[in-house]
Amino acid sequence: MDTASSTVGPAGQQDEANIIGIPDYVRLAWHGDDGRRPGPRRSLQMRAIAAAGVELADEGGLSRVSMRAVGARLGMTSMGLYRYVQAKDELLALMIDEAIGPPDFPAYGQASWRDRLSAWAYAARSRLEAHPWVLGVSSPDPPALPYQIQWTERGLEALQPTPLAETEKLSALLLVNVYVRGQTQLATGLARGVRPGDNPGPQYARMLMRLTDSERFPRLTAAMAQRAAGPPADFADEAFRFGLATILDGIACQA
Amino acid sequence: MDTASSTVGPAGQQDEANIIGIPDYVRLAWHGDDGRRPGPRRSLQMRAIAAAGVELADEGGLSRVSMRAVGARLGMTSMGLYRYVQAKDELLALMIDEAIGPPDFPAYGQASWRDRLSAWAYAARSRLEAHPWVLGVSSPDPPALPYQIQWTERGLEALQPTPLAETEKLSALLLVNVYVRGQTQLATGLARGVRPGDNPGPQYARMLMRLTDSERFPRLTAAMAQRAAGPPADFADEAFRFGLATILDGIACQA
DNA sequence: GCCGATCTGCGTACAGTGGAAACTGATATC
DNA sequence: GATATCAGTTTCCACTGTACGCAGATCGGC
Repeated sequence: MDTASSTVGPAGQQDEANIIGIPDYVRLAWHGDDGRRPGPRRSLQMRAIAAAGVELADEGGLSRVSMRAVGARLGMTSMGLYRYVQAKDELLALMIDEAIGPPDFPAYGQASWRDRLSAWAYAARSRLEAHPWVLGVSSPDPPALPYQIQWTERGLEALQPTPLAETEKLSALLLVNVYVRGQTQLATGLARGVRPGDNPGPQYARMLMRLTDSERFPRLTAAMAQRAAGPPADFADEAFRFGLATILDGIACQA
Repeated sequence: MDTASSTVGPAGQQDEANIIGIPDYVRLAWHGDDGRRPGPRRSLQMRAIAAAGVELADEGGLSRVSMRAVGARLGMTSMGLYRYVQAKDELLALMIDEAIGPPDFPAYGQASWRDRLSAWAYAARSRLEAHPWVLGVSSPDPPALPYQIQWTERGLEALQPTPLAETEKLSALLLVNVYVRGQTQLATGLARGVRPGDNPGPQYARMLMRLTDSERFPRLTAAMAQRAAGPPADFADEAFRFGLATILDGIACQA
């Protein structure tokens, strides 16, 4: 499996870019088809493909996203899509980017880097909650699509007042990012199979207490007992705040 | 889709446990089949099923894991597995638990909670690196299988010297856990398509610099420039250490 | 204004998938 | 021993991702 181009996209126009290994679908997503070349024009934009997939996933979950279904939404057969994308993985990557969308939360203004990064994290979480299936896709490549990069830029901007080195800012941002993803995934996982509005935390805790034995798992049972007691407010939100505060404090220590 | 039992497992022996919503495959994984009831005995242990799947995934990736293939390894047809598992998702969950395995790194002794948690994180990372496909699976349920619970217990044990509340210890551990997963996923993603032993960081950085324009993405280009300069040592390891230190410092602040 | 190269999207085809339904035979309780 | 119950098989189906070849559109060069 070579990540370099094979059949997709204008193969020879910018040889150098391709040698380095920019996948074709990534270049198409960024620059579109700047095609001065023989053959018919492309009839679709990458965004439209991604949007069609996102619609399907939003309606009926990831399992409804098939090449045929996406193609049909765009007036195409499944095989037509393979002129834009080398495999379904790449379609899913495009869908992730489209679902995340641009980072259009308010500008930071004069806020501290803590408040900035906090705003970034909450905005990211709300995007993930709006499209939970995103958490079930594992991208074939490291993030390189336009919106993802815009989010990264926005996150680095939040860390600007910080004396961290640039690579450290990246690491810190990655940390916030994976935390948001992980916490959201756990929260949505817990919430499945529970009456909406009901608190899933204690239920999960009770289940674990029934499975485990308090001699082999003393600390876990202690933790679960405390949690099964049932916090009054929304536990997920509180846990999210705690973890985020922890990360921010940690970043403050590095500065 | 009800998470409660339907056709799998001994339906009526412990009604109460089932009502709460312990999935059958989870109960089977913990307690095995304590079945005094009519009908033939089960011929397989959950561990054996999971191990067969793990072998397949280790050999040829997740795509080689099909119900038929796993069944064949066990001398069964695909449908036989459905007596143990309600859907392929559950098989994958079992495989994750089996791949992670028990937390068999050395006991903590008198180490500080920082060193303990650090050991926990590195051990977890090495497990994920040994079975990278685990990162491509999203579990259908929150973690509830034996090894995962053992890891959780071990992590809570690491945080014992800490004055955190029990739920806070859980949150802190979740934080470390999602970080390890996220960082490892990024590292293995970066390493794909690169000569083994080669440093993938600068390559990725160069690709992003070619895609982005330094006016729209000033901080990103700054970060990438610094990163493309090419750190001497293994960048992934250094980034892992930095992020982990950040988390630990943050936890220290909560205490 | 034409030619030949080159590309797009379509139709067809295929091996393989997860899973439903009905079945056979073994096994426990009564 | 009778009988209800369960394990695993067989058969089947709708559907998946995608390889291959084709018809027609569209360009640079003459």
